Amino acid sequence: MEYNFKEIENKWRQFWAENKTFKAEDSSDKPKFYGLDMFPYPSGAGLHVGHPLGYIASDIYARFKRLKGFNVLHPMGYDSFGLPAEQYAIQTGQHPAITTEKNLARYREQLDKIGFSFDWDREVQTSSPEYYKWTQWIFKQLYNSWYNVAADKADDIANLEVIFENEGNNTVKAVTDQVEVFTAEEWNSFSEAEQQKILMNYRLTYLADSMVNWCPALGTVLANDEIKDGVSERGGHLVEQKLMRQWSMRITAYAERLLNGLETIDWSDSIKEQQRNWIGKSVGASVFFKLEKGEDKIEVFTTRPDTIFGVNFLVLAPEHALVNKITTAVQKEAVAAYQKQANLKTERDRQADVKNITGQFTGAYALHPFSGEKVQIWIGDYVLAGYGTGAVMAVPAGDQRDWDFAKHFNIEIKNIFEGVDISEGAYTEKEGKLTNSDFLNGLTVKKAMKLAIYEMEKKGIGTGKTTYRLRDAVFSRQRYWGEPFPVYYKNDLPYLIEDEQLPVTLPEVDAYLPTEDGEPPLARANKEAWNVFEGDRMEYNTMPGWAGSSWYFLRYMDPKNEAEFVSKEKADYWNQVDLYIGGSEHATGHLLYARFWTKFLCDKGFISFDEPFKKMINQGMILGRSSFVYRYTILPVIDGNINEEVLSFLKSNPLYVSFDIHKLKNIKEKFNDVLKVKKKELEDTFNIKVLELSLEFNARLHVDISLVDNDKLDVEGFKNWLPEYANAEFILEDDGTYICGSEVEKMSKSKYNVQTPDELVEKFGADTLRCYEMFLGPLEQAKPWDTKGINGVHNFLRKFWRLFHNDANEFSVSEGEADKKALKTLHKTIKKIEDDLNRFSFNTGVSNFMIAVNELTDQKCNNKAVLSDLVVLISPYAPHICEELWVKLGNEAGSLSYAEFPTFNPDFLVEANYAYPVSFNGKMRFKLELPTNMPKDEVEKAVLEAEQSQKWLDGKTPKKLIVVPGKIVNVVV
RNA sequence: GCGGGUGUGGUGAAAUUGGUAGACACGCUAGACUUAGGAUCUAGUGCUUCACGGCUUGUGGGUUCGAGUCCCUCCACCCGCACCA
Repeated sequence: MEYNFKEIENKWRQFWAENKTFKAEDSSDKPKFYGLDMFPYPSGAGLHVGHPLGYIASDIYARFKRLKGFNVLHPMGYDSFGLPAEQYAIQTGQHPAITTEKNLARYREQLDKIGFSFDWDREVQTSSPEYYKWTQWIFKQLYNSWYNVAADKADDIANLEVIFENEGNNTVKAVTDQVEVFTAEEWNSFSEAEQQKILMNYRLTYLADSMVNWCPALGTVLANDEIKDGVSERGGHLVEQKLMRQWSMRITAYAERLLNGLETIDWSDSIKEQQRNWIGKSVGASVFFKLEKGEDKIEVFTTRPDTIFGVNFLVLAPEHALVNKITTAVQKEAVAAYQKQANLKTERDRQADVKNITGQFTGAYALHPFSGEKVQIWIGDYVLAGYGTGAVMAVPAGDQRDWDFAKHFNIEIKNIFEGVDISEGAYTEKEGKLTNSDFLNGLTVKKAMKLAIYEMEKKGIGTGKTTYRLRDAVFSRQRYWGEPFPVYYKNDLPYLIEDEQLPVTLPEVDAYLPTEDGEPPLARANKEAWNVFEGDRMEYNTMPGWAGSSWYFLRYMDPKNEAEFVSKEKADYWNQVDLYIGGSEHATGHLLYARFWTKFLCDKGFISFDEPFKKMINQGMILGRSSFVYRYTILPVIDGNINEEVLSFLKSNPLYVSFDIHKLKNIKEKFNDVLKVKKKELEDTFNIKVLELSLEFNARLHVDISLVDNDKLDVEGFKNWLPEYANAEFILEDDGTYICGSEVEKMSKSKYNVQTPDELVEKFGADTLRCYEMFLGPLEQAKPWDTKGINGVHNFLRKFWRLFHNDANEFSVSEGEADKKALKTLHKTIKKIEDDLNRFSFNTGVSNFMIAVNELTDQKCNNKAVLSDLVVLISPYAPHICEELWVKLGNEAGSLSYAEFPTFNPDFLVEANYAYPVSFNGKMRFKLELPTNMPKDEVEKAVLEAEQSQKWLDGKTPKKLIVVPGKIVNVVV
């Protein structure tokens, strides 16, 4: 009766599914624990070994929490709307729902094999109408809300309308694009269309003409977080700026709360910092500069209002609205030329070209708001139109870029810092005192800032202001496979579909491409294809991928509710996600949007917490190890003209050179023999005279890692792999093997380095895979996948199994008292495992199991009590084998999942009983580490023993001992 | 440039509050057994030295009786942000 993992795992997998062993109850006397994984997008490639890493960790923790007496919610679902299924649909015409369903089944099969304790009754799929009904409903709530700054929360738009009717908008403090002020009378006289247009400026989701990131290759707009370095994150296609009428989310209303909320959650510093950067808060002042001529004012934003007297010039972005108006006739041509040149540069070029200082004087002057001095107005592309007001006050003394600009164009630099030399560069420290600054003279930066703002506000020339880098998020996509909007248009005005009519399901279309005139695919759907159709037409855009994932953690609490997206009661019970595990690549996408929606839903009273994920751990990426073969072409030196036929023959018959030989420099010399043979072959075949043959390195090619074992290529398998390799010829090592080169890269289908968990589960079992993925190293660290050590982990499970069996392989454990040694091992392990789990150090957990099993094996321990506790301890890591042993130990099947986690008994714990000198109050003492709960007489005995032992450091001997209750013994010398 | 992180044997890595650095595993070496295996068991394995010993946590310094751990300097790599006013 060897450890037959296949039989065991099949048996328990089935049992757990049939008995719904991991079903979560919605109320309980036990404390609750909500452990969540980032749900996957079910791609066609299936799971690779990197996916389950986080799932295994969270599953271990969820199982641990069950054993610790928690009522655990541990669900799983699918983020099933998305681009790949749609692109597959465009290519093949197959409906994305079919592809998705197929992929989903494959994912489920793979997940099931690994033995996760998910409550599958709560599964959600963002692409199912039952689910996206509520995504649409939340969209409606956002549409019907505005951000009330006075109350610092979202409020009903109906309340805003009441205010407008009675007071106009002058008293309203809101986050809005509305700039015009109107009175109650004016409001009431506006037409419906005019009123709606104004309300749109307040809604939390709104329709507006805005500059968007348009990706022609994908045929859709993208949000800022979907773009990296000027190209789309998915596919790397070029993205351009385009003015389009799009739905947006007013996430900027939540900027400050999204920032402050970070203080209350237990996330990694790196993710928090990324979000802080993304939000990009700057505190400072907005200052108005009057023009020398005309009535216009230039508004600038500065974080250093204290340096206001150091202003030597202003710089406007080339696109700034006032540029054309203020430019003098003399400068007109030069300015226009500069604008044109700046316009031609793409965003990318502009960023890459930061070292070149460019700019152009407009000829115009502004007046310094305090001194009234004339200040030159320049334009320069280092000022960005999209940030702040698109204009800066240049203080060369205090800002390096301004300094560089001033030096480059020979503009005078005024020093405003006392005793600081600015001849070699700007002084950017925020220390020291100001000079040449009128009423700010002698003040520190901090004080001067306050006073400057105070004076500006008093004089009405500026005001304290905070700006954010965060932009509102574009919410529409010109795609098919996403949530339809619950929106229709009548006379070109948007209206919402009634709640009772939700969901608006995706209509069938005959093709998934945009229409000929560039409309989204949904524009292809005729009236009958829609399940709901109102007004003149429906909204043709669909929602972006992050819509469904912004609230899915709430749906798991109440997945079947047909009346609400989640009942208040259940949301109150399950509350925040206690532990969220997933990748860090969602830092400025999903994780920000989910926080935004949670805050909104909390504002509206639907839930009572405003941060979704209390603690988060980001598992590191598992990288693949790619293998390569090296292709060489033989090139002839022929007498006379090169024969095309010969050339193409040689090209289609390359040689594949083993890596170790490829590395050699004198490769040609080494293969003279081979080349001689080839030469003869050629001459015979083509009846030509070949003078010489040479080898030329041609390409390094990825080879499927399943054909490579320990860097050795399965040569026959390689020939059969792809047709082009059928007649491959090799140059092998002396021992007749072909060695592949290797490199660590991201796992990807195109690199043929994807390792699926299936084959490992087949070969070693799910329990081994689970332990091994944890054993690999710290969860949060990126690491290359490597199966070298998997045998060691598998052996541990086999040893574990053998602890319960006698030499004849029969199950055999002994009843009765356990001996002290075994108990010591057990309790040491309990303590360590509990500590490991509490600090999410799953890798040391596996190590500690190995130590325990090794020790008990050495002790020949087969005591039932000890082994029972051990089974409970190991079960989160290796649930199948533990369930099997648990039942054999006489327990009810399935009860292991809710057994009691063994309690650590310090009686059996022996700490080190060595000592070392410690300096304390100037006297040399010795510190002796002893068990924490050792009785006093035993302490004295231990100290005596320690005195005589050789373990003292430096040969020093203690003279006096002090017993510190509970913990440490100090010995005075 | 700014921010975050990492640096320990041949390899993956342990070391929870400053206290025997390298646990555990892989790999390697030698041996045992054998139905000859990707099996099992035993011993060894940081570097250096015949040995006693000496050296050792990226570099250099500091604090301390004692530093992988705390402080400062520098170096290397990874991630994020970036003419953000």
